[in-house]
Amino acid sequence: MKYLARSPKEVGHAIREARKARKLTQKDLAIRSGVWQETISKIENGLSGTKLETIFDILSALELEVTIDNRSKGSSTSLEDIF
Amino acid sequence: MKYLARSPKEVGHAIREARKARKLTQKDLAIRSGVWQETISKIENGLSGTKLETIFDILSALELEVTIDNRSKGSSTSLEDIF
DNA sequence: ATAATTTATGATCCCAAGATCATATTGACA
DNA sequence: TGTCAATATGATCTTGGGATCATAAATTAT
Repeated sequence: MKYLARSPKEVGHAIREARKARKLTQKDLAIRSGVWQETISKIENGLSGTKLETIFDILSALELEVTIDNRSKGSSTSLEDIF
Repeated sequence: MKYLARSPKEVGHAIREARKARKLTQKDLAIRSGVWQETISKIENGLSGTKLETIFDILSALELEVTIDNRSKGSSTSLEDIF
């Protein structure tokens, strides 16, 4: 599955989905990522802003990668239109 | 352009590239994103871990989006092989 | 329903991120 | 080369993230 994340909260959601898809408990993920289970819980529920570093630790443990790309075209005015 | 980011440092790099591609100064980006120029400088140079929130503020100002996906196949052992 | 596992919460401590201001360094360019 | 814009660095202060431990609540299994 592929997740488009527009906010830290959505990143947390993606993490939860991916973790479940891999049938890992928060504890399992905690061990594999070096991030505490309590912290993972908070991140998955969007209860904490998070450090990027921590997110990468988790994503890496889930074998997920991050792609940064231009916002999918369509709708609204782009920077090019403005400048 | 599309950036694969494996670490906070690479995110910073992607941000710098995208900012330049849009011909914006750090100051411009600071104004548009609400993040301080000094902070942007540090992030672009990987001199600071960063909060996810801040990253999204910046990416959003650059009209970039984040996709989280399974690590591109190939090489190494996957979780499925292990469990 | 009860026991066991998983997830959520709550508190404390430490440390680092970011705001903010000042200034140094670098880069463009007339 | 001297000036102006852009970027980097450095210090202080505040706030919040995450480690850590304890435990509550919810979920799953028996």
